[in-house]
Amino acid sequence: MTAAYLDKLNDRQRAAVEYGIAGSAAGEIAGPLLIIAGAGSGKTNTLAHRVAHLVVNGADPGRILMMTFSRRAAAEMTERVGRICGRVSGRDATAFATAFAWAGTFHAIGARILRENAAAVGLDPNFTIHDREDSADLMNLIRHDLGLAKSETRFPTKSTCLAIYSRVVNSEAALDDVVRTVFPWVKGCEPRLRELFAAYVDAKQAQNVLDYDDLLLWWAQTMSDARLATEIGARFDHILVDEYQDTNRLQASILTALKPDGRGLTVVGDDAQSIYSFRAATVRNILDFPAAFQPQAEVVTLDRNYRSTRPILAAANAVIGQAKQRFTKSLWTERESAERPRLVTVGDEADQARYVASAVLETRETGVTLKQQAVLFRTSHHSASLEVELVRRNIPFVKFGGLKFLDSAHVKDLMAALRFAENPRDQVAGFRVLQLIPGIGAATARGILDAIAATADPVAALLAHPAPPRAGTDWVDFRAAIADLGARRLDWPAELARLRAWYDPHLERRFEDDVEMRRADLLQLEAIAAGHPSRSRFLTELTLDPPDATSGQAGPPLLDEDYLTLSTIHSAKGREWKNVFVLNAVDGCIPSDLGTGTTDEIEEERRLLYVAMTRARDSLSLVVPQRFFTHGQAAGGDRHVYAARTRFIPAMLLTLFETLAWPTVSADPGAASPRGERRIDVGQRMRSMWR
DNA sequence: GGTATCGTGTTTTTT
DNA sequence: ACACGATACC
Repeated sequence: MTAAYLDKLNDRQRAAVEYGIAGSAAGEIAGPLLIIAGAGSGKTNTLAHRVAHLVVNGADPGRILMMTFSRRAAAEMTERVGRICGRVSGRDATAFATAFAWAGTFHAIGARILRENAAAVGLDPNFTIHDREDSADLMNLIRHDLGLAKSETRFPTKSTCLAIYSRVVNSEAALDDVVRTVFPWVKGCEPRLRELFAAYVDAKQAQNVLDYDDLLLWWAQTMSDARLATEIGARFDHILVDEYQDTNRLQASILTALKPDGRGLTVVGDDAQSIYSFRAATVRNILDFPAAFQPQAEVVTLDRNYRSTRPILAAANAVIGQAKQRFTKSLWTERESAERPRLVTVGDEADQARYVASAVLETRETGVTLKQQAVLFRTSHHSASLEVELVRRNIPFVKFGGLKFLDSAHVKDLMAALRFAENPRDQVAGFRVLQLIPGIGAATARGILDAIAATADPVAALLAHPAPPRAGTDWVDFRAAIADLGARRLDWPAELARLRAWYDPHLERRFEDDVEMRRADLLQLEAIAAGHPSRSRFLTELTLDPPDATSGQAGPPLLDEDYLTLSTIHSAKGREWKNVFVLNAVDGCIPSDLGTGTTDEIEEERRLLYVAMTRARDSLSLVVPQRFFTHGQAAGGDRHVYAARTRFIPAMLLTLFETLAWPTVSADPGAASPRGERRIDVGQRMRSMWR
């Protein structure tokens, strides 16, 4: 007897779903399972079915842990699991969303486990979490304390320091090795870096803050205590990890500590899509997984692609086929099509933007909505000209990756104030907030922070602190706000409203030009806050899961509104669209000219192009601009460089593509060149000013 | 010690 | 183009 929901799966998928469940004695937990799943092979679907199948066979959803590296993948997984469980059980999918209490990124799960076990590891459970920029700021404060910021010493910048620190932590490697292999240009700084990192760790502990890496590091350390490890591991009967090729050594350590014998462990991944080695992700995790357990893990390979047409897959396979080493075999499909992927040559980035906008609209005319189309690019700023063009043509879009809502100065100000209220020992937050007050600069701010840090009750110390001579009534207002929040006189979302009222005059002073837009942003922040149960949860969830899409319109697009997706290739992983454009398929962009130092880096860039190409279902266009206007010159400047087609598509692969130039050259040699085309109708604008 | 201004270096992708 | 550091002046 088989369950109907399994019938739609192919044999391999079904083997993965049923492994260790069908026919096993009740309550018996299966040994470890590795699913090698190529792009578009139904990976997440298979994982979701496995979870549903576990639940149908008696597993407790509250004792299933689902983790991934990225937030996007986590959201996707939770949503799919809920839907399939709903369908299988005939109940409402939303009921399952709450039943699966343990699903999210490694970092989010880590934060939760650490908050619950804080006392046992000597952590204050009210710790706040620093995002990348906060961490860099703290690193910078310490760099100054240690006198490393003097220019004659030529010490790496704060973000480089943080990157090195992070790399050491995540790869579980020695500082010297990391510097030698990943940051060779800072050679010689190791002793001072070591000193800096030691002070950085001290500062974090004194201030009761954790950075992103700490969420994993403290968790891993917690698991080194045998009793705690057993206790935490025993909370979960099953642990499933998606995008396993993106995990790093530290995450693998956590996993094996949770389930030393691998029983109940399922991991899914594809080494051909490993694109996070800059985050210390290592393909070795997935390759070494089977042999890490005794008995070894079962391995199931999914290589049938259900997403792309045969010509698209042929081109993608050819690109990845040029890789130096490859572990999974080529994907195959039964989706026939006569349409080869396009390789479109355009004049420059402006032409590229115009071509994509036109092609998107043309495709839309054939019945493919904007939502079924996407534009992918290597780095966030590659889409700048396109964004301008889309706004000009009134095409709604949502951009993933790149600058976020939370990165804008006014939002950071208010968030810093809130974080300071939550954790007055957080010096990065305090430093920022205090300097908002006119008359308080870096030196005064540090003085105040140092003074209150030394006391048992920092809030009381702050309230009792003598007013800085030049701060005037602004100091009184600030103290009143802190007093209100410190005493917890207000309910949760009202606390943010209180701070916003305090901040408003500072907002007006700081951003005279565009106060209204920014004020609207803060109102939106307050709306988001209302959706979170408490101040602490809001702060944690927002740093670990910030709203990551910035929309082309003022507000977030309505759910039923049609919009085009713009995304970095990294953020596009795991997603698919009918029609996909890849911008700047040019050497220097893909591969990025910053990522061509070592063979490994080039190989990762190749996989990146492979990931981009395999997002497409029916139609794929790679755009190759011939000229780039160099940055750092006045608008309209003419300095430019000529670019060559990406090295990942050498001449011998061209037969797999349809090559064309845009705009199509007119037969009439006297016709206007594309650069002579009228871009804006000034006359029309002049006329319309008066009617 | 705070603030305005000038000069210089500048690595992308995400939690 | 921009952020950050250094310098000059209040």
